[in-house]
Amino acid sequence: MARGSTRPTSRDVAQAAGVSQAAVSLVLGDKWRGRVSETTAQRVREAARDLGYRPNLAARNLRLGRTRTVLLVVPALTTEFFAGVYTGATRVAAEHGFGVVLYPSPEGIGPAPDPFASAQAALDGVIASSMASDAVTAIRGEALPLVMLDSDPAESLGAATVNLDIADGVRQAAEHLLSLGHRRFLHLAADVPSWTFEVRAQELAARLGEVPGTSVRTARSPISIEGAVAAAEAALSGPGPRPTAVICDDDQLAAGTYKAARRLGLRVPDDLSVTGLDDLALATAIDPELTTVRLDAELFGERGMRALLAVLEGREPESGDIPVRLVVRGSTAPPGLP
Amino acid sequence: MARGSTRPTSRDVAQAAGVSQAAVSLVLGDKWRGRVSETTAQRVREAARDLGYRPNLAARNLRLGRTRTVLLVVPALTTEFFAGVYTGATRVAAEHGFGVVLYPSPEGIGPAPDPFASAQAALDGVIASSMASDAVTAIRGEALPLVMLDSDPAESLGAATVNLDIADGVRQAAEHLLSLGHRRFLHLAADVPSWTFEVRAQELAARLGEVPGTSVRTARSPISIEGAVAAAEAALSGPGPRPTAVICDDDQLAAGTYKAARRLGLRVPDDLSVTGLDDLALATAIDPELTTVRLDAELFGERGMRALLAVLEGREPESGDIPVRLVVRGSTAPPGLP
DNA sequence: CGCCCTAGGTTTTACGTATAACGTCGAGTT
DNA sequence: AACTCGACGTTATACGTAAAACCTAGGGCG
Repeated sequence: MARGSTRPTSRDVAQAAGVSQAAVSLVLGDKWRGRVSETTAQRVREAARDLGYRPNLAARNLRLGRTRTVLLVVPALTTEFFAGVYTGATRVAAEHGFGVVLYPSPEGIGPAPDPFASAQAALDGVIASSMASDAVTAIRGEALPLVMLDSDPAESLGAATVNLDIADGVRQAAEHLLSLGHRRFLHLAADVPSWTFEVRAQELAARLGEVPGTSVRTARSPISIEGAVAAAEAALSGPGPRPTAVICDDDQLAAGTYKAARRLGLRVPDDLSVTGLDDLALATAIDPELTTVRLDAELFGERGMRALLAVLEGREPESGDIPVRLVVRGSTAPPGLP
Repeated sequence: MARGSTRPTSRDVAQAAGVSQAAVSLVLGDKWRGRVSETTAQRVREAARDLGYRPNLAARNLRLGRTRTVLLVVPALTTEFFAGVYTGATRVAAEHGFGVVLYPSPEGIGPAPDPFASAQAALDGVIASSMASDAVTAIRGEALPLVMLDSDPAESLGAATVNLDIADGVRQAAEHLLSLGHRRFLHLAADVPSWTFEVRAQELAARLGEVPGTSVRTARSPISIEGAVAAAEAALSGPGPRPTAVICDDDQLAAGTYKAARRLGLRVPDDLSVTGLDDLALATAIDPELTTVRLDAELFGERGMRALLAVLEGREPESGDIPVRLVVRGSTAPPGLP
């Protein structure tokens, strides 16, 4: 209270408690067993509370040479999925005294501003989605501990990876549609260069290639409902026999497919089966409810954070992909007669 | 490169360029006009680039006593709305060399962990949504510059406020439905104690109270599609004449109302008109497309950040609510015959 | 010629914390 | 009685940066 309204420092606390600044640091840092008497420790804690003392993070970070802060790089935050990843990562981080700073890679074209400059924080490590490719290359330069999300394990040299078992999800969706009797497919693919989407296409080609008599058409769309409407409408009204089932790279594309079908006078699922991937809130809001592959975004974020903590502590990160599960709802049914 | 892999400091740059550490600081801080020769400055910049020098943020923050980092407190990040607010705030922040750290107030019950401890960052200021009420009270204790989003101007003592003109939005929705001929309303309200929702109820009561022959029933629901289905179904199948129009506190509640209507065999908009509020991607994904009040989340975030910057610089924040606009789509129509 | 001014730097200091290194004093040991 | 040793602290230092205060040499000027 003496001069101005500047925040109290550990020295102020020391003076109030009648001890040295070092003693305050020891007590508040919980390193005083056998170094400070219980009564003195008590006095220090009271003084700290009375003054409303909070340690200066900048000073602590400087002293310790670490910040307990990590950067989470995501492609954009406009959808629940990465919001969930952030939530999961933050939860685990908080349990270990870490904070998470977000860097949403700007969606538009144009060079991304420096992720580190704009994060405006000193960092101990980075978790990055492979979808934010431009930011990731910038990150590689800095020799920071790095965990990649949904990235090709073969290409993530040095960095640890945490992946959802997307391939299995796609396999489940394909299996489900095949068993219903579908043979003519449309793959509505996301128009984004990322391993997580390449895997979908590969797996689909692999599984359907094994079944004689199947055909698969591919269309590309930006990841948005509006974009998907146009792409799906074009693909479904193209020449040749119409596909009876559409496998979408994510739920937003599936929602767009619903609208395209409505415009073309097709009913879901009677005339057209549709599957999605993500299981956003959207999936149960639309009619009929969407058959989709459920991804546990929060678990994804948790595992990402755990992996980074392991790297920071020199341990080996937990390995193994995160399982996913097809949730069958009303958007899939046996095909009508050709 | 000398010892270990520790990051180069300004002193390393100084040595490489053959100058003092102070000169490096002056050059890189762009404060050297008339203090250092152009040729020397050039040498310093080259050395910094060659070594891959990045200033230590912790040290800078300690020295300057500020961090150019602000905290954004939101109720949760699961929906696009606050993702948009974050995006807008971040954009403006980046233009001014600021970073934004997010604190998503835990949704569940239970006391929120200390927002400041878990943010793990030294802060210059805070922007907080009034919906994260528990976190906000914690923040009030710290004498940090504060901007409140969608908060009662009468009660935000000291803090600057930035509000959407929600009252006007509700008025537009009511006006639209009245002009279509509706007289029996259901207000599906969010079960969250926040000024932004109180305002909706007040405005609705005020406007409909002026029109003789109108009636309005109120139901409360948690903010989620699933929760809204139950609340809307109960309210719509209650005793007395059925409302012909439902005004929902947000788009998710509207989506739930669609599902409730389907279960009750009611068609939207023929048997039931529905309006939302937010204009999420969801609004155009459902069938029929939702008539809703469009809120510009990114602009909201931008204005919030601008207000905080004004406070930090001792200026007066821009005043005036952010206008909103009713977007009429397919979910509203004249009521059928009683 | 003596003086000041300016360009072009350098030396020094402070920010607040954590911790290593260093007392000091009384009780117990030999 | 000299010595050790543990309990209870204190003093001193470093982290990397920004910037105030200081230095020095040469040129212009009265």
